[in-house]
Amino acid sequence: MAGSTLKLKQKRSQDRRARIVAAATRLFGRRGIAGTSLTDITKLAKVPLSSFYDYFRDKEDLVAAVPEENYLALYAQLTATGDEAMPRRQLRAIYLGNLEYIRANPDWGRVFFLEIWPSAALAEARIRKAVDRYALRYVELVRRAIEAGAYRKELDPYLAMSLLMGGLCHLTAVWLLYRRPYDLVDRGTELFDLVEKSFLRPGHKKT
Amino acid sequence: MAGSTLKLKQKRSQDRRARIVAAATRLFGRRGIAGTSLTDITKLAKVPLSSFYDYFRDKEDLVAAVPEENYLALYAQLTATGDEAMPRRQLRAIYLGNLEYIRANPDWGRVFFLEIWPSAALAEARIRKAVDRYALRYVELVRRAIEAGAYRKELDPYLAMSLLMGGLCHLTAVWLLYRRPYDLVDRGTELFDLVEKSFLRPGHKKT
Amino acid sequence: MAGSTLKLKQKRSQDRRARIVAAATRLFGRRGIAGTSLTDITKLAKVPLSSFYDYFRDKEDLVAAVPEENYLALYAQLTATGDEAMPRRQLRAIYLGNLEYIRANPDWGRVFFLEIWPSAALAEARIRKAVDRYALRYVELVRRAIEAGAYRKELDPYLAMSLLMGGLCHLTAVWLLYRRPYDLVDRGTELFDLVEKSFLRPGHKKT
Amino acid sequence: MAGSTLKLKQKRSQDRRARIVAAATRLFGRRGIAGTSLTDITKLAKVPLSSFYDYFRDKEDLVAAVPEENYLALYAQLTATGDEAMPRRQLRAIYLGNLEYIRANPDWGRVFFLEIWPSAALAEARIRKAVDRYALRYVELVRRAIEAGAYRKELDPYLAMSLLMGGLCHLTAVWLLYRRPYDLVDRGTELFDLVEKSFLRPGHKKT
DNA sequence: TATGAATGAGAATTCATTCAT
DNA sequence: CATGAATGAATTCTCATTCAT
Repeated sequence: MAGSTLKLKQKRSQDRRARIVAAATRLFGRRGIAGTSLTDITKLAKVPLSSFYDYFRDKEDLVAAVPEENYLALYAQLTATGDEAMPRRQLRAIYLGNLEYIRANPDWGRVFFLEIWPSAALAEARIRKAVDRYALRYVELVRRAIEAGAYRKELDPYLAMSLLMGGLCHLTAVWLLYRRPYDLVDRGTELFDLVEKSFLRPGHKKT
Repeated sequence: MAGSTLKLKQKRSQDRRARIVAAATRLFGRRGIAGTSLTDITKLAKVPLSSFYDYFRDKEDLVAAVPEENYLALYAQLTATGDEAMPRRQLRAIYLGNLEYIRANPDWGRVFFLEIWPSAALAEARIRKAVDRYALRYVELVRRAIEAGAYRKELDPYLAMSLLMGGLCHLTAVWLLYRRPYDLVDRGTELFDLVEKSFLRPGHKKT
Repeated sequence: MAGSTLKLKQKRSQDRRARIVAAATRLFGRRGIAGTSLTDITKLAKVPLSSFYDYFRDKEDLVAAVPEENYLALYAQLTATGDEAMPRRQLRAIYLGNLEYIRANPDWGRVFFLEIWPSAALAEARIRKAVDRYALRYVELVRRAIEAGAYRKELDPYLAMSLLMGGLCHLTAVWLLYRRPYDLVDRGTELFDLVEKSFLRPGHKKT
Repeated sequence: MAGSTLKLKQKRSQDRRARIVAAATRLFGRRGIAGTSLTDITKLAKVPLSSFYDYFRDKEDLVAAVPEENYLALYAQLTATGDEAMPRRQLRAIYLGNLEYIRANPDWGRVFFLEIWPSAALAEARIRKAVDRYALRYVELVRRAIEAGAYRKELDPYLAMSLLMGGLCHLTAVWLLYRRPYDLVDRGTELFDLVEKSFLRPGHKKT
């Protein structure tokens, strides 16, 4: 979408592009970005190698497209969720929604948590933007929960976000590296409930 | 140390080996492991490429050596710290000690938090061992703090560790990616104190 | 043919592949297989080194292709020859046919008698198969000549084959190493007639 | 005193040199000459790599030394054998002696029949000399057997030698490549007796 | 347009040989 | 004199990208 070279009018083209992104998502997660060749990707996607350049400017363009596409899908899943008036509940909902998305798309989890988020790739403006935008949703919701009196006034929303995202990251990495020894969403729920304790205003009634 | 090819008695050799590790640490963090060639590393270390193989079996051997060397240094720094009798204080000490080490060696921070910890490299036994050993120290201290009555009985030590390590990871990553917008140790102290609230037994007296 | 990587439809490709095999045949014979680099081969074949991999999986694939291609050509030349009913005449025909092929393709002679047949390469299944298949033709013909009453009953066909092949090998090696001091086919004819004396049933009428 | 020290040193040197030749003989036969590194050889010989150059000018020098040393040993074994007056018996004796030497030193058999004799190495003057000298013994004995009236007058001694040497080569190669499926000397005796039939003057009384 | 074919620029690794101590 | 250490030159192989049809 964002960085693609051509406007794709035809269905077949859309389809091929999507197949390339899907193949890349899977292979990047398994072998790493640098360890995956375009030959491998296009072979898996059943698209001729040279046709790759009809859909992406270069490999870097594809690398950026992978998180973009997946964030789009994640957002699509999350938008339904939530209730403007209850930031605390909404925060919980998107947190668990995120975990659900990863559980359903472990390939994407691999790419994101094991490759894109930590790697040098994040230094690239285009990818950082997508990630930041997502993180800011957490910051915003925490801020609103403070305003709503649910979370303590002194709570630093950025610090809270770091804890939430960091926990999510660590949990997912362990889940992937140790071959899914627990249910990601259950464990994530526990983690959220645990860390949220430290956000709550003393004396605030529990959920 | 562990996997190196030769016994290095002479000073010059020790020095060259160390220079290679230092160069690798810096470049791995900036361009990623797969994105860094031995040519680049040996050029930066001012050692002829072919001499690389006098010190390391192959690239993989070097990749494993980088965390090993740094963990050794980190441990050396931490051992002084701490007091057997006070697990809660000890936990805080090694957490902050870790942050101090990263602040002093941001290159290592880059490699570890942006490359080794999340990447597929972790799948390799030799590296995983070093990492697991470190994480288990946290688990153990949390467990002891529970036994000592400082932390709540229902607290899951692994979950606690995930929160601590995840927070550390996220904080460091942001610190590195946004070019150190805050003092890492100060911010880490805040984070530790925040998350620890959720570990404490209700009614336990604060430090 | 057998192990090649790509289906080569186009003339240019066929041509390049053939040029590589020809160059390899020549250089293997002169410098030995291990002593010949792909750089040398592709330089002689006037094909960029990296294009080599469009035609062969790796060097080993080429090493196996050289005897395969030449056996194919040799077989093509021999099939015309011979008469089912007269094994003795047929044996002589393929023996001399082989010598003729070598005289016409001394490069192949070099590779085969100086490199492939004796070398460790023969240990490789794919090459051994081609060689064995050829040797068995001799064994079979000798056996049929025994049945037909031309050769002595006690003659061991394998021993006979060893003598024939060994003589062929030695004659060719000397011919090549001493820069062709005699006509290979004439000399081979003498050798065949000489050794065959010891195969003949006493009292059997000469050809 | 001084003299004995020198002798000791000379002994040690002799020993080391011999160990290098032995190691080379073994490794050349197994991995080929080009496939064997000096590192491997000196490691097996338990001699420091750089000391190699105290005994040999370079790798090529070693390659030439291997057949030289082995021919020396083979000659030493054969000289005892034989009887000047009976060339036919003597030919048989050195032929079988050669086979016995190979059976006892299969490593040398490997090097010679699978590497040196056929390879480009033979093109080198120094090696060729050793080989030629040996082959000429056969030619000479055949000639004498003709003169003595044992072999037919028209027999070409060079052709006879080619048959003998070629058979020896083929038999040995098969013996080595197929992991010694028969007793080499027994089989060689059969081969000699078979081929010699064609040398004998018709009507000459058998041994 | 779509694509099979082609390739330059590296990558990791090996090794015979030299040299300083 | 012996040798541990060092290294330049070469080798096989990979891959993102381009181009001719």
